[in-house]
Amino acid sequence: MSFQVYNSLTRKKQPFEPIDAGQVRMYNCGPTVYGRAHIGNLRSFLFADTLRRWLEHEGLEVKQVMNITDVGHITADADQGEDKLDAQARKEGRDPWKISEQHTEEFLADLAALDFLEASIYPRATAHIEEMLEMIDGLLEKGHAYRAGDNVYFDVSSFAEYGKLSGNKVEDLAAGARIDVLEEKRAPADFALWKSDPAHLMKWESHFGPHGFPGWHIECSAMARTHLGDRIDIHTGGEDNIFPHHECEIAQSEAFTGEPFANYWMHAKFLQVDGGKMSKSLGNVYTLSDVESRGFRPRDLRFTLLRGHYRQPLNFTWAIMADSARALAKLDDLVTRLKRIADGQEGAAEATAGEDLVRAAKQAFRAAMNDDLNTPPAIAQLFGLRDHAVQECLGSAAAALALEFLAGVQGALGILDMQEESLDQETQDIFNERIRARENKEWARSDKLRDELLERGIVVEDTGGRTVWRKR
RNA sequence: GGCGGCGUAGCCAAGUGGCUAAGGCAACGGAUUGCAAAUCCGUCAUUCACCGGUUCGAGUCCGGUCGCCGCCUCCA
Repeated sequence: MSFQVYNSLTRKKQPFEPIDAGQVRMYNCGPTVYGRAHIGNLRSFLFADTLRRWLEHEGLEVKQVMNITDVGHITADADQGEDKLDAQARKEGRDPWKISEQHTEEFLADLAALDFLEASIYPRATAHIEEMLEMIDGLLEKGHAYRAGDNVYFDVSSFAEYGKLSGNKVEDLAAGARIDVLEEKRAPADFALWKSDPAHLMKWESHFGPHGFPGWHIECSAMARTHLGDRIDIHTGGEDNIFPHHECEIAQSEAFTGEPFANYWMHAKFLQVDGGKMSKSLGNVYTLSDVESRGFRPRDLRFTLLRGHYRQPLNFTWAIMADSARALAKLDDLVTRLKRIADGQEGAAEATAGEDLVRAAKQAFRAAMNDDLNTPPAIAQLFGLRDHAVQECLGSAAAALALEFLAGVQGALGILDMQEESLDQETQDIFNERIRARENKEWARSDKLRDELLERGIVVEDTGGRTVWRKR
């Protein structure tokens, strides 16, 4: 059973085989830090996190690089282009370095709140200016780039494979260009490697001039090469990155090294909100803060985003978030039940009863994940397992096996709550007191204690002859 | 205009030529319960946007129509 991934480059699913056996070099296109990440950004990064988790689940060692673009993307075509960071800095009247620093911290905090595994490194574009210049010089030497004053452009005509990722043809691009072509460019499709502008806020002195800054695409090529080498296994991003960003990265990197850049390109589809696109004018560009202020946990968002396949458009609504929270409660219940069964408190009499059911669920889960990270049917297996637990089909040994399986699921998806929870002594005393009150049928007193516990965030349930508690 | 994706029950979402179309939520009926909450049992798509075609057989392949989404130098 091998891991099949959909490769945007070949437009089909193929078995994943790393360049070096047992090791994966993965580059995730990260955020441009001029504002707070929204749930659409988070979907794309969650896909990268899931991919990394699954590769590790399958026993591979992953070096994961997620870049932080902290210098603006200026579009290639001069003054009509907008540098997001530069623009934001002017708008706020603040230092762009401060802005990027603030949003970088915010971004990493969002990832942590959502239980993302920490990447091996989060390189900053501004810390790789030298490496970018090195590549630009190399491209000039090899005739893949040319200077126009203090600017440097990549010569698309020098790279025959330009368009192999996106399927675009250079001729069609020229015809569809929305922005007037700069005189100094030799061809409309050529893109900037290095630009110069005295008015720019973030700029670097180089042999191209005193007021330079990098083009949009070169930072990823340089950072990937610096941290992962000339050839990498996987490069990810949102579907919008396919063109021009990734197409240009391929051109730069492969023209520079003369070798294939990334073997697998994987892209996440855009998240939709209320059946349509997210847009500022509709006011539906939500962030993790919005999610939390509506009373949802980061975990609810994580689950919602994993309920759809990463390559399908996913529709986000607040109703679905509520739906997810309820579904997660069922999975929490599964964990609790399995623990009780494993302890012999309930379940089938024979310890090994249902082991085959657990093994089948585990295998189906793995098969789904191995099919290009098909998380929806993988998650469905958990509910199937829950049915078996509820119907008392599982014995203590089977439950222990199931818990082991769920630990693996947690490693891969990060949506479960496996924590061993306990009450502090005071709360435990109130809880015990309530049980005594109920035994004595002191209903008023019992209800008062129940309210007290609720204030402490503990929900009490009198179920099936025993009283149990859970958080929230 | 060029290129690509999608349209499955009230909502979300699997399924990519072949047994009775996964799973979740909601809804409805019942059980249980001091109350409450939770839980449990059951019901819930003769049909896959629409129209044609290929095939012994199609949600799955082909053509057309309608709708939504994305890219074509801001975007995850």
